[in-house]
Amino acid sequence: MMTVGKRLERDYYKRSATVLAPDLIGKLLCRKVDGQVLRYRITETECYYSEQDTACHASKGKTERTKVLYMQGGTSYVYLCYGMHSLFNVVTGEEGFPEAVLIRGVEGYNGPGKLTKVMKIDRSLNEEDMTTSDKLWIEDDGYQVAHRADKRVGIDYAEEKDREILWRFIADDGIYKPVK
DNA sequence: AGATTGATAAGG
DNA sequence: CTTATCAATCTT
Repeated sequence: MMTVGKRLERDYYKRSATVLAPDLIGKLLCRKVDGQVLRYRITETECYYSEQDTACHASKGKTERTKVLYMQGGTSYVYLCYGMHSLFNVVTGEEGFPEAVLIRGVEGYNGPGKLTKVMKIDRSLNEEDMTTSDKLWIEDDGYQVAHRADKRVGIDYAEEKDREILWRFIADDGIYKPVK
């Protein structure tokens, strides 16, 4: 039986992605579709922070695609990767500064492209305000999950200094299996 | 290790 | 317009 929590408010999202990424582990990602609310506990996240982070989409500046990263915290960023996978991010921090948290896994589904498929998240949900949206939001039910940090994956194009940062956070229950 | 897949951004 | 690139996943 999945619990129901309290919706995260603007003040929560206004903090830095470096703080939010580990904190979002254990929170409930909520999606209302066809009148039914799906709730999945977040098990894995990655932090993308500033134009100086060469792994971050905003590292090449503001474009039509990345402008959402500069919006205020609490906004969703959904984009298509490899022509087939919708990836879901939570924009964080203050308006004007690009930072976001990629949701890489939820309980039972590991992989950023899988959770969006099961939760029916696609690019139509880009730029949703998750503090007011009735389609997509995050709740906190007080559940605490121990987690560990690791290097980010899938960012071979980034500079080495950015590939080395421990900006990936994984719940200890470890549903996610690193690719070996 | 290779195929898939299409939006995105940069270049002519 | 053309081309290369990609926060992945699946099958071999």
